[in-house]
Amino acid sequence: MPESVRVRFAPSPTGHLHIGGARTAIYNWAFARRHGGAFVLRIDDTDPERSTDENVRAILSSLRWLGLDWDEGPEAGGDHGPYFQTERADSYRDALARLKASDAVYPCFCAPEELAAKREEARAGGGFAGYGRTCRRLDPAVASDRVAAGEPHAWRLRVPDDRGDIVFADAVRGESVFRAEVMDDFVIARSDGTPTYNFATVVDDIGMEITHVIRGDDHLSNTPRQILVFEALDAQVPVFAHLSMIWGPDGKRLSKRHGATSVEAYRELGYLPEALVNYLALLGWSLDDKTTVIDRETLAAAFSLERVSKNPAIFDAEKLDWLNGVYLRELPPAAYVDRMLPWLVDAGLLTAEEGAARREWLSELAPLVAERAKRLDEIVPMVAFLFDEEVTIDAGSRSKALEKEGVSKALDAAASVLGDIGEFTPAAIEEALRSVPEAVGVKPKLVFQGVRVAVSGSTVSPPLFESLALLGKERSIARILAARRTLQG
RNA sequence: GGCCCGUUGGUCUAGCGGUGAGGACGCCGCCCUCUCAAGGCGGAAAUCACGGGUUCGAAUCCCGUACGGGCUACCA
Repeated sequence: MPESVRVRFAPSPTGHLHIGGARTAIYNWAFARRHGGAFVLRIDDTDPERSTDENVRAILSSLRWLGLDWDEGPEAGGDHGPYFQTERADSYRDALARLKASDAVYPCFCAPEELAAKREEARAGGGFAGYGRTCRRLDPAVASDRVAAGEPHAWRLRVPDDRGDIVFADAVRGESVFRAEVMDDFVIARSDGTPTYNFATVVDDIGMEITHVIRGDDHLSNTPRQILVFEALDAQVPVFAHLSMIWGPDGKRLSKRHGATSVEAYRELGYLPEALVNYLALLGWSLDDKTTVIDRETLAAAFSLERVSKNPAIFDAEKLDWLNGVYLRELPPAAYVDRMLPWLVDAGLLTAEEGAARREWLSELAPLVAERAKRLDEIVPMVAFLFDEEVTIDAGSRSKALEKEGVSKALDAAASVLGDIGEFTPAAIEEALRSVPEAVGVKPKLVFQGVRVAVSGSTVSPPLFESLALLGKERSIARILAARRTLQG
């Protein structure tokens, strides 16, 4: 049996969790779950300028919200810590020492500005613009003297002369080949002693015993370099799987210009985490030829890298909306109330205490809006009339539904029949109101729309009879009469 | 410039040598109906980027071209 699967998600806390990062996390999580392996969370916080604790907290919170539980990492612990790169300096130092001992690296004294100039020149001339290996040709004794003398130097990996092309089987893209001659001796440790990304990542992946590296394909070109580091460190090279990018509607890399890009932003827009996970999972992966609604459990049971597509995907907010609606409609009333209540409270429709006290009433309201709202934020305007003291009727609705022949009569009659009802249930209300059209000689639609506008303030509302029942007998009748009073005749 | 990657309806995708190129979102129409939704039914929408091969047969295999993208740092 193969060793157990270990994957990692390694965000850099230079911002909140991005949609693209979230998808990478989802795939890693699903892959680990599918194989009964470990999902490790590591924080790549080596950029002190841009990394913040606030961002770390936000990322953890977004991952939790998405339901992506990690087995090892911040706040979870584990045998392979620490899980912050800034706390792993010792292991980078040890790894570098080993490479020095095995002569796999050499010091480079070239000035960065000088190298940049040469690079420009080479590029303009049209050719290989990598490091010219100047310091590799230095006499080892001379080089170590200069190091001993304290001359500033970086450490470069000595690409073995006999290393042929670097070939690896990417789990989503298939066999990938990088020519040996374009591999320059890249820097693994800066002159200030800190490790570069390509070095730190590999040392961590070795230390954390990562078996599969699933990440964005912006790292594809880094892979051969990293493979050389694995080899220099005499470690087992993991399986790589590179995911294509997520684009905005214009085919450009998804960015602020396209609107919401962070998981947090989608949460605030009224999306359900299960819908976002489902949508993102489908953006580059498919279960089969027809399934689009896939819950987290199914994903965890069926995810496979073989079915990840190679081409970049454009983020389609409309499909996300639709999926969100699907999940919203699937919620049982009690769960729906849990999701909806914070939005109602935020909108000032009621307090959290009132919400708790009126759970039963809210559970009756839930199914009425459940099939109408695609996002949680859409619920607020839909139900506000049930909470407001009185309704304001806009001019359009007024002229469309109230200022019509016979409506004043219909409202009088409606108020009257509703007043006669004993138990104010939807069924009783329906029975009463259905008698009105014939009684006053007005078309049913006109009667119902008149009552709807009188009570809700709009020609569009949740189902009428249920709405009236939720509003209550007194308030329903009061609103009908109030509207009636504004009409002639 | 160099290296690498990608290309199936507007969008996400299925397809892995022989299909009427399947599904989903969106769009249009009809039905249901107290409005709006939801739901049901039906429809329009793909010269499978283009050009060459290989093959009896190619969206599927090979080679070019075009377009798009990534990397090319002592950033991650």
